[in-house]
Amino acid sequence: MHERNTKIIEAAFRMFARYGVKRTGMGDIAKEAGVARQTLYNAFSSKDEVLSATIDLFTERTLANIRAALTGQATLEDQLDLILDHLSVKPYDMLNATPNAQDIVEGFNNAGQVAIKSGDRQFRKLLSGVLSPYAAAIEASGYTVEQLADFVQVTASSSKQKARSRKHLLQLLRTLKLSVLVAADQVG
Amino acid sequence: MHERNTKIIEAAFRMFARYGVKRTGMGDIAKEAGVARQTLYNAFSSKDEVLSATIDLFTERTLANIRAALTGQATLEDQLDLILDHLSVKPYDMLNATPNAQDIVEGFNNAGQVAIKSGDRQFRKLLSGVLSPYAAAIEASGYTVEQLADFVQVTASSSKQKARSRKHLLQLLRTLKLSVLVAADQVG
DNA sequence: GTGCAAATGGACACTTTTTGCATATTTGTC
DNA sequence: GACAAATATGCAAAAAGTGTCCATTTGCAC
Repeated sequence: MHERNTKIIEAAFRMFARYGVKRTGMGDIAKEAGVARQTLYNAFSSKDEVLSATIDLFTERTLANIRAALTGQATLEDQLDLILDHLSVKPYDMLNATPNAQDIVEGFNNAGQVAIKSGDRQFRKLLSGVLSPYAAAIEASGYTVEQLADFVQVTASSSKQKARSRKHLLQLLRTLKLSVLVAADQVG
Repeated sequence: MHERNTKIIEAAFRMFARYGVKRTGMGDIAKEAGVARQTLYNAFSSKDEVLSATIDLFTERTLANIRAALTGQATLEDQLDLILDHLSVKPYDMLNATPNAQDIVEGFNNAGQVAIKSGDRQFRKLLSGVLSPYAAAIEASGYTVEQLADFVQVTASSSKQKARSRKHLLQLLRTLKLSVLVAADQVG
């Protein structure tokens, strides 16, 4: 990835977070990136592409953060704590740090949804890897590993949107974690 | 003032504070107020009028707050502390509580400027009233009461925009206050 | 119920903004 | 100087916002 593109995406990220996607124009992004509008179009052919790239970068970084933090976490519970924190709590906090939490998403169109779905797939894959050592117990519980990974990804993702408060989110995630530990027969 | 209008103006205020005037549309305001767009136009004939009314309401409330707090403040210094706090520090804090401090003002047009000037006049009048008991000393210093009131209003207003930090603002206002106390021969 | 005023939703013409692109010029690097 | 990237400028098409008109619905007084 070009350094220039990264700079642009990070500028876009800041603007999206501040005003929401709908209220942010290509001119705004270019200005924030300290770059001519035309340079922006040299790098990305449309606003949709900027949005996709922004989501992709965010996904990549979140995945990298999770992978980095995951090394050295021995127990499944610790691993889950970490993943759910990065996947749900941190995004929740970041969104709610802006006054316009929900506005950010209001401009998500097809391109944005596709990028998000791609990220979701990657998260599920990572989760499957984490759960696979416990495949025997999980399958004995009646799931497949993929089903459980899917459940965790979907639930963690939707929880951060539906939670009525930060406390509520943490409670939802605790419950989610417990249900995984039970399925994997790892209840402490 | 109709209750409906107040509701609309308060909604407009929130939106202006959040996104800035330029990025806020009549539809946004109507939605935030929980009212049909047409109802908005029944109440105000244009966005300019909404902006003016919003500034006016803010001015009124600030004045009312100052007047309410002013009763019982004996010394000129206490009165000035209070006035400068409401006139400069509180607006500063409010603006800087949003991530888009300067964006709010970027959409101020003629209508907005007129409303602000009207507010400035009212503040000067109030300041004249506060200073008038010390007219003798002030005039002995070579000012008129009105000149000094004007100076305080202009300085307090511009300080909150030009201050490089909150600390800096407070320092500027301390200096301003002292200069008034000196002129009024009320240095403790 | 009827009557009346306010609120609403929809459609509309108009204006402004934004988009995406094409093209010419400038800048920086080798 | 040569070449690529960045920029400035101009433009048509699309989108969004503004302000208005009008028909319908809602709410409230009588």
